Amino acid sequence: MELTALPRAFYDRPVVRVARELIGCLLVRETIEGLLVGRIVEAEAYLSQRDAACHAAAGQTRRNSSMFGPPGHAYVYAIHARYCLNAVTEPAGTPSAVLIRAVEPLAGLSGMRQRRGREAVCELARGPGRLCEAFAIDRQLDGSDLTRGTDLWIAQDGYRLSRRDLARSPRIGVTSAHDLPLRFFLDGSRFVSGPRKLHRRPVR
DNA sequence: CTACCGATTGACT
DNA sequence: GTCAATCGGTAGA
Repeated sequence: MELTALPRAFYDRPVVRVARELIGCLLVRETIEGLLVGRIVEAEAYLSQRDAACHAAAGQTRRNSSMFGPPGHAYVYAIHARYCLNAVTEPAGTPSAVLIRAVEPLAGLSGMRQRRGREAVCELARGPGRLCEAFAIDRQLDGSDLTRGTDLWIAQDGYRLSRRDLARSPRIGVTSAHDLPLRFFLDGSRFVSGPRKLHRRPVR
């Protein structure tokens, strides 16, 4: 498995493009008990200050300051007593990010099972909060550099998904800007979050 | 300091 | 399908 971290240039591009291309990439986490690896099957774009659903829309605070920094760093925030992982995109000063919503677990499943208290592979990293619990991600990793290939990073292996397998829908859970189709996911994947009807491409 | 609130989850009808 | 627990972040007194 090729696990070289994606370069800064990958993240230094329009956030929607990065979100789309992150589907199929590998999320990698170094822990004491070994490497955790999962294939990203669902992600959402948050578009800077013109997007009401983006945490940066109301301006910079201590919580969201990572999003205002350079691309290729993690933005980890707490919500409802969970954590969620984002990859910061676009040049510094453009506070946009991609929320990693779900991965298909590939390696390090025993540690994930232990932290999640669940056996079923589907239940380990389906949803942004579950994913962070399985991968031992918390606010300590906020702002960490995803391009160094230590602690936490994203890699691209030989896997290529066909255009037909990449689906797009409105974002899940947001209370504003419901209409924007900024959620990308692997069509039909069992490892995607949300109700079952959102596991497939919406009919058009 | 108090008073909300949410890019969630899991338990339950 | 519905619903409430959860708690850090934020704003405001």
